[in-house]
Amino acid sequence: MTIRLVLAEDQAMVLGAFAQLLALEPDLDVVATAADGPAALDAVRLHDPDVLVTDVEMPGMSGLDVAAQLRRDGARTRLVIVTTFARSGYLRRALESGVSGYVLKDAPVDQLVDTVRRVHAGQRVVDPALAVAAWDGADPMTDRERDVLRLAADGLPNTDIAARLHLAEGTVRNYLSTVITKLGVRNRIEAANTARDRGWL
Amino acid sequence: MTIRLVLAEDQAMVLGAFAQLLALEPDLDVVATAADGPAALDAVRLHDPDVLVTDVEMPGMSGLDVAAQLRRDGARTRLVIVTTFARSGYLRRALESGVSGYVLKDAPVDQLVDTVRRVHAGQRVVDPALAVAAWDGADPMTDRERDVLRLAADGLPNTDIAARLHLAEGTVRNYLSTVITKLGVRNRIEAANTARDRGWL
DNA sequence: CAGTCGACGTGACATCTGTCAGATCCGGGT
DNA sequence: ACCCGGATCTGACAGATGTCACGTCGACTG
Repeated sequence: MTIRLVLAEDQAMVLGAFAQLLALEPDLDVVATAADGPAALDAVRLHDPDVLVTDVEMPGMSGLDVAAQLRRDGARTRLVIVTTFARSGYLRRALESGVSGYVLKDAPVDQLVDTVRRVHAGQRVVDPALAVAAWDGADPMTDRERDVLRLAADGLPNTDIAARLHLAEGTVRNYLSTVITKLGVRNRIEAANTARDRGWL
Repeated sequence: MTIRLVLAEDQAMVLGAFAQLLALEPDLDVVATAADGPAALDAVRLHDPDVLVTDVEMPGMSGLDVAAQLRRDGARTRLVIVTTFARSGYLRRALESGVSGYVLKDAPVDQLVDTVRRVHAGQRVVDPALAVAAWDGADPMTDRERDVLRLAADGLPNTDIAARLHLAEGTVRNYLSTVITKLGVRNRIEAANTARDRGWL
């Protein structure tokens, strides 16, 4: 019995390479590919595949957003996330969204095929290199603090952040101050950089 | 006559996929693969291939550094750069380093194979999507301005930037002000973001 | 040679940012 | 009912950031 796949990845060349690679396996059938999050959702709804293999970083809608949406839809399709960096924040959010497999692009290609098969068989598969580092660094920020930092990372001045979130300017300054303290850095820029590095944004 | 290739790319899974893909072509022979810049250099020196296909972003030594070094070595191997983003700064530096081919990961897979063949035949091949955007947006920053912005982007306060570059603090502020004006943004954070987006950092 | 232009460098001033010391609200425990 | 901790929110103050007017130097031009 063949495993029916949908593949989502924003870089066309990588998407094509993965698709051809997986299609070479006799028990795998790539029924559709998608170049962004919304297209992946559509493809899954249309084809109802056994497994969706998706990248995290994609324009418009991230792989994690797709996962959360499919969970809300009650789709039976199992999810495998393929991503570039070993960010614990991503893994945590992925697991919370009911993702079954989590593979790094740093891993050898065989591992992708292997993971697809095991996930289809009902197992949960997380790259071991990642599983260890997953919980050592939990995000210390509150939701509000993260909201503020996200806007600050885009370069918005406090006044604009305050307006956008319906806060007083002093409040924004205070949230950023708290974040800076929690992350042990010196200013909003370092805060944004380290939070990004750890997948907390 | 087969074309002998070396392939360099830091993400093992993508490297593997590309390698298998290229190996499927009857006229291409992948003689070695490398996971970083120095390994790519060694592989080229050892195997003396017809073409080196390399990523730009790699740990240790970027694909552009490899290109420059091979040029200094006087190697006969032709270079094809494969990269993620359409950054005009990268292309300019690549062409200055004597690179023969420049392909985007956003392009379809066939284009990679095609480019390798045409480069081997002696042609220069630049992704058309990139060639147009290459010179329209030239980096308006001076070297000194870029130095300052780079440090500011890491989150260093003006005092530290001044100390690092042996400048007065006022000078640092002035450079950043100039950069902010040139890029048409509001503060150092937006400046860093847009400069990064355009490959000027 | 005088004039111009751009890169580089600087200090004074106004604005923005980070810190601090609180206030309010809500849920859990005693 | 009471206290406690944490998340949310705020204004006053000190220090960092951005703007401006300015001076120097080297290269290029008429």
